[in-house]
Amino acid sequence: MRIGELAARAGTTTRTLRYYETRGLLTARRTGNGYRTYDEDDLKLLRQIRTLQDFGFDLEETRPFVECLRAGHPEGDSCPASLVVYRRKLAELDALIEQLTSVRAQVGAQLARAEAAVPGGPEPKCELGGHA
Amino acid sequence: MRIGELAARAGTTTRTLRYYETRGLLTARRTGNGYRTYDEDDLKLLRQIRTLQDFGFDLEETRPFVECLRAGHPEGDSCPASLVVYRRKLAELDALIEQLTSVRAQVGAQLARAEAAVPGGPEPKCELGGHA
DNA sequence: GTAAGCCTTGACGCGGGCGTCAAGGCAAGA
DNA sequence: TCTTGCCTTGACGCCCGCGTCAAGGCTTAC
Repeated sequence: MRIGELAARAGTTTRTLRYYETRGLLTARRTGNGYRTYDEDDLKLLRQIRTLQDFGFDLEETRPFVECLRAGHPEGDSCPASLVVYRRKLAELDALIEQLTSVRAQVGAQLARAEAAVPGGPEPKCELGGHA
Repeated sequence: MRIGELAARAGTTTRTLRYYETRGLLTARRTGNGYRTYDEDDLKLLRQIRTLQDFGFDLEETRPFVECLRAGHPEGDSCPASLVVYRRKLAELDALIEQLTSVRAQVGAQLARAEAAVPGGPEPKCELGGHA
């Protein structure tokens, strides 16, 4: 299949596929007239990339998965290098979630404090009877 | 005080302060030779901006706080417009945390599945002088 | 005098993942 | 033949919060 069809089947754009090619992911064969040609394996590979992207992996992080599939493995995460990326991502996610949770608490506290100080502000969902 | 001292006292750079000025936050008086001059109120204002930035607010979102301080209020969040930003940020944080938590679960599941399929994979955290 | 250390404006760079336009080639249908 | 619709490469734009030069002016110390 050609680039337009592949893009459509993967729910992305031709621009994106060409970009991946410049990055060394998703290489393409060429027909006589210079058109890129892809097969079902390329689609699978592309879907692997897109799934990871949706998870927030950046492109470089998808490379081990791509190489794993290229090496003939059944899944992109059938290789140790991919698992390393998974684990690192989990750690990053945990750290980020923790940080955001902390920020959320601080902003929430600021809001509560400020609402208590602004006359028309409190917008009470209940009687916040403090420990005063 | 001049820009270098203000930057140092706020733990930032002169470049950042000039950037804030182009954005309309943190305006400065000028001395005869064209140097920017700031006072303690400017420092307070700048610290307000920095605190919010640390929380992940983007610059535009700090504007209501800045204007609130400029209007003479004791705190940047002493105005309804600031509270609106707080509330919106809380909603964004909640949505983001929820999404990240979902992604974390999915990635964790993928890792577990892949580890079970890869022979040498599980990689138990033994021998690494852990918390055992 | 001159060197050091502050200040000024202007302008380009960066990172990431593309969007979007430009200018043109190839294939197929009416 | 001409139009339509795909394809090609190249290159600039965008977002955001600055970093990092460049080229020069002011002030103070020696």
